[in-house]
Amino acid sequence: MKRPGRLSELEQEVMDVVWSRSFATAEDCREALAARRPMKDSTVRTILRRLEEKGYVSHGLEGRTFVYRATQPRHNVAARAVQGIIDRFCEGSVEQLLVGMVENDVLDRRKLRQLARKISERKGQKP
Amino acid sequence: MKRPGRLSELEQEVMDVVWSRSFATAEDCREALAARRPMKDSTVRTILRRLEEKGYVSHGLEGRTFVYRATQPRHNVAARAVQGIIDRFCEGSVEQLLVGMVENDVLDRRKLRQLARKISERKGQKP
DNA sequence: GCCAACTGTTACATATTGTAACGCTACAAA
DNA sequence: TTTGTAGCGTTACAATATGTAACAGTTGGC
Repeated sequence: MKRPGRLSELEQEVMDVVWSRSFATAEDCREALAARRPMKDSTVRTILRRLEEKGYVSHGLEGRTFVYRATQPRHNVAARAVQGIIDRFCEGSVEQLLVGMVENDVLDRRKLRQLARKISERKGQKP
Repeated sequence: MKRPGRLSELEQEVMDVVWSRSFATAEDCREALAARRPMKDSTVRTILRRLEEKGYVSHGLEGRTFVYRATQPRHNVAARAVQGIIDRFCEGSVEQLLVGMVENDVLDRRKLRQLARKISERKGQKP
């Protein structure tokens, strides 16, 4: 992983394909996006290569074909992105972020409590 | 606001100055960042102009001098950024995000419950 | 009238992103 | 074994975005 950089619009779309099926070839991605966004296969392969440089995917061989897999599940990436936001905008305070989310109707108080209960009850995944 | 685009590293730093003091001139920003990051005043003004194009600040006149103010408090920007993450990475589900945050130690279960209680009790700001 | 302080305009080097062509290699069909 | 072709490696290039700034124009104050 050279640069942990952000995902561009297009990179995001390709990642979505990879995530949505746990593994994918360049051709899989091309086909999946073909309707909304037609691309040559070399284009897709370039994107995948860049995603690999950024550490979002890695590849293995299936015969002679590159098979890409996400190195991190979506949620981890999301969580780290949020961590970045917390650091940059909220002086490192999760509380400030949650308050902001409530104030901006990203999340309402009731829902927040519900989820908090639900999540804290369903504990024990991590030994 | 032409492009709602993301903030670059430098733009972020300038925004931090504006946010930290509720209003600021180009010279204020230059001085505030001078130690870590020396810039010519025209550079800072360019950044501020771009921030205005992106809708993060607006300016008024104080005599002949531009005075910039953030159009949105930090928390709103943070909240909207998180909303973007939820849309892009979590299929629109806040729950998925929170779960991811817990699993990635961005937030622990106990803390989540505490904050949920705290925030939901302190209700009523919004009439 | 002239200076200092500001703004407006324009420029340009880098970096990132979007898009792709071309060439090479190895398996597969004929 | 020749050759088509699927699939990779390499390289290129235009469009944006970002970082950095010079220079010209305007005006309030001395």
